[in-house]
Amino acid sequence: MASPRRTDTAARILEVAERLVQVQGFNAFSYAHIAAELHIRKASLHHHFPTKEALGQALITRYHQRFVEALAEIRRDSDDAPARLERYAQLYTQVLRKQRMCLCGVLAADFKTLPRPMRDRVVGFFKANEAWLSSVLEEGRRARQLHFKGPASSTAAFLVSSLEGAMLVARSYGRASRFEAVVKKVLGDLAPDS
Amino acid sequence: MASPRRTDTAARILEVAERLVQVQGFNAFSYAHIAAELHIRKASLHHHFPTKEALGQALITRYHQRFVEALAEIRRDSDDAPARLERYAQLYTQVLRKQRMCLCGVLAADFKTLPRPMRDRVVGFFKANEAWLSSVLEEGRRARQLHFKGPASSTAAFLVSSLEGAMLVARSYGRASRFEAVVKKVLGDLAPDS
DNA sequence: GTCTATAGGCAGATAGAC
DNA sequence: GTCTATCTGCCTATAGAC
Repeated sequence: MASPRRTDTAARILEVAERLVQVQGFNAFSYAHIAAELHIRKASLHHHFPTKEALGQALITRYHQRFVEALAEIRRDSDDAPARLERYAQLYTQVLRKQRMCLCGVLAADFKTLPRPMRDRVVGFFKANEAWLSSVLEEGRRARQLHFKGPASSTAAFLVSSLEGAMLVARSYGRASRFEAVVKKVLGDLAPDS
Repeated sequence: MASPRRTDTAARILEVAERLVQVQGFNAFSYAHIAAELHIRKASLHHHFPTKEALGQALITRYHQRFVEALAEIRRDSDDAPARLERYAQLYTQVLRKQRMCLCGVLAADFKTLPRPMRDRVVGFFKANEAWLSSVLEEGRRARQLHFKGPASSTAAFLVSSLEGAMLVARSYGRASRFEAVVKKVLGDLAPDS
């Protein structure tokens, strides 16, 4: 390892900041909170991310990339559509279990207070999710594993909406089982037999 | 009118504050914003609502009451279940058309930063919605106008989740039609014939 | 019930030493 | 790359005059 942990600090900042945003929202967390957790000064944070907006953009980009990788992995590992949807929902469940919201779901609530570049990235995340879901849904329908009417994109939009909303409400109730019940119903309606 | 507008200022404060929270979230709006819009000083606001927390509680209570009244009106005016659900969804649509989120939906995103009394009221709002929906769903099923499996409360929880999520995402897209498409799908699945 | 004035704290951000 | 020190501005909230 020639240059070992050059970006190590930046990575740790993103890790902590991501959690803080997911739990508290973009406007409720601060550089001071991150600094306290990492035992460094606020000024040091600005060396890695000059503005809060820049940090916000980096957070979404990273979150998006990780999600895309997870979706690709699901495509590789699972070969039937119902299983793929099941694992897709599990990505959300894992987040909720940590008492967090989807990063972009929580940013959607803060949407009107976000600078344009962050807004565009939030919408980009949703679009990527819907594009992936659309192709999975279409394939599943062709294989007669999934049943739904109309364009796959409509059902994909419905799925993203419902899962984001179910997360939001379930976290307020403090019951992850609420989320899982919604998942069971939604996926059950798509694949009545599985 | 003997004592004409004694609570007039308080009402106007609530009106402005409600919109600000719905658009920006609880942590992004401030007494200064309200004061500027109403052309009074920040200090005057504290006479009506001593703390931001007190204002927050009043906002949810008022929102909840108005919603309950609207639900009672729907029950009176519509006599079949599909029509009632249709009008229920329209309550959300009216909010979204103003580029706002459901007050309690947006507070659910801020949930972990809210004081206990506000949290309880947010959950109380969701519970009231689900209770009303449960009875409408159950009646509709008995009358063979609606079709769904399992307890009505599960479908009610699903409906609240999906509508809240659809609002959240649709507002980010800036397309209210996205919300309406989800409503059409969800209600269509419940009442295939209507 | 509204005002002026102000307190005390935290926000995001910068300059410059080391 | 991290630090100390500091700036400016906004936040919620209070005291007390009118």
